Amino acid sequence: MRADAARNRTAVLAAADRLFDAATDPDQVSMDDIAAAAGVGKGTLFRRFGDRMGLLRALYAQRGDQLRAALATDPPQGPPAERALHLLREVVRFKRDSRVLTLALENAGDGSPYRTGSYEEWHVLLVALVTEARGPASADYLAHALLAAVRSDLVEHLRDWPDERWEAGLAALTRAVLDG
Amino acid sequence: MRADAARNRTAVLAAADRLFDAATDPDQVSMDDIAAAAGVGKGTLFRRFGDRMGLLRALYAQRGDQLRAALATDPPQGPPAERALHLLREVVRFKRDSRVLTLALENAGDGSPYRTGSYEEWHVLLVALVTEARGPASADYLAHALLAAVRSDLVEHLRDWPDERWEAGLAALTRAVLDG
DNA sequence: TCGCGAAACGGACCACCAGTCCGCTACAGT
DNA sequence: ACTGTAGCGGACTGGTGGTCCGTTTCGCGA
Repeated sequence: MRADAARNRTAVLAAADRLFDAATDPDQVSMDDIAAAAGVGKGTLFRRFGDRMGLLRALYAQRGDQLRAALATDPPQGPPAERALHLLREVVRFKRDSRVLTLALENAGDGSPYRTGSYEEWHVLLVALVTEARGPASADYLAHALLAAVRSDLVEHLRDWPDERWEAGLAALTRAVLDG
Repeated sequence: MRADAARNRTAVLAAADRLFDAATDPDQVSMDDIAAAAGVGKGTLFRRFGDRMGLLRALYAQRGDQLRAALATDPPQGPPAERALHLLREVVRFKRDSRVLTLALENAGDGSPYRTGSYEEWHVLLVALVTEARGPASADYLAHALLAAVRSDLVEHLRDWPDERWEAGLAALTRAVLDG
C-alpha cells in the first residue's frame, strides 16, 4: 500500500471514530462529514472501504481488537457459566463504550449483527460453553439467545441501568441457561 | 373522519401490506411506491401517518391484532413456563409470517423494537410470568432477554430452521429461565 | 337543493445522502 | 530526472423521506 494511501486510511478511521463518539445517533454522521473531517475527498473513502458498511466494519474490527485483548488478558477460568458470564459482561461494557458505532453496525438494515465476524466468533465460543454445561441439545439456539440478550439496542434501551442491575440480570440469565 | 379520508386510509394500508408482503427487503418499498399503489398522492400518506414509521406502526398494529386474537382464543393455561413458551411460539410464528414488515419496524434505526407498543405489552406479561415462576429478582431483564431471543432479525437469520428446531430451542430457553 | 367553509388532496418541490466518475496529482521504481 | 500508474478529490447522479400550497371535494346548515 502506498504511503499516502496508508496515511489517509488512518486519518479516515480516526476521524470517523471521533465523529461517531461525538454523535448521539448513527445517521447524524454522513460519509461527507467523515471525508471532510479527515481532510480527504469522498472518493477516497469509497475507494478504500467500498461502502458505508465497509467503513463501519473496519472501525468495528479496530475497536473489537481492544475487546478481544481485554478478554484474552483477563483470565477466563472456572465453570462454564462463569466464563460465559464474563464474556457477556465484557460485551455489554464494550457496547456501552462504543454506543453509536455498535448501534450503526447492528441496525444497518440487512442481517447486520450476524455479519460482523465477531458475532460468529462469540457464538462458537458460547455454543462450546453451553454444550460443556448442559449438553449439545439446542446449544446453538441458546447461544444465539444469550447474544441477543446483549444486543446493542437493548443495551441502549436500558442505558440508565446501573452496573449492578446489569450484573444481576446477566448473572441470572447465564446461570439459568447454563446451570439449569 | 371524512369519508374520503377513511377510504384512502384503508387503501393505503392495504397497498402497503401487499407491497411489504411481496418485497424481500424492507427498503425496497418506498413511500412513493405505496402512494402510487394505493392510487393516492404522497401528501395524503404523510398527512395521515406523519412519517414512514407512523405508517409502519399502523400496519403493525393492524396485524398485531390478529396475533393478539390468536393468543386470546387459544387458552393460555398451565404453569408459567408453558404459558411463556406459548407466547414466544406465537410471536415467532407471527414474525415469520410478517417477515418484511417486522424487519422494517424493528430495524428503523432509533430504539425501534422497544417503541412498538406491543413490546411493552408482552414485556409486562412476561415479567409477571417470570415473577410467578422464580420471584421478582431480575425478572425485568429476563423478560427482555426472552423477547430478544425472538427478535425479527434473529428469526430471519435462522429462517431455514424447521419448526421442530425452533420449538426445541424456545422450550429449552423458556424452561431454563422459568423453571431453573 | 344549494352554498360555502373547512378538511383533505396530490404532485411538484426541497434537502440530503450513498455511491460513481474521470481529469488531475504525486508517489515510487528505474 | 522520467514516467507509468495507483491514488486522489469533488462535482455529479439517482433516489429518498418529507414539505408546501393551489385545487378539489365533502358534508352541514339553510
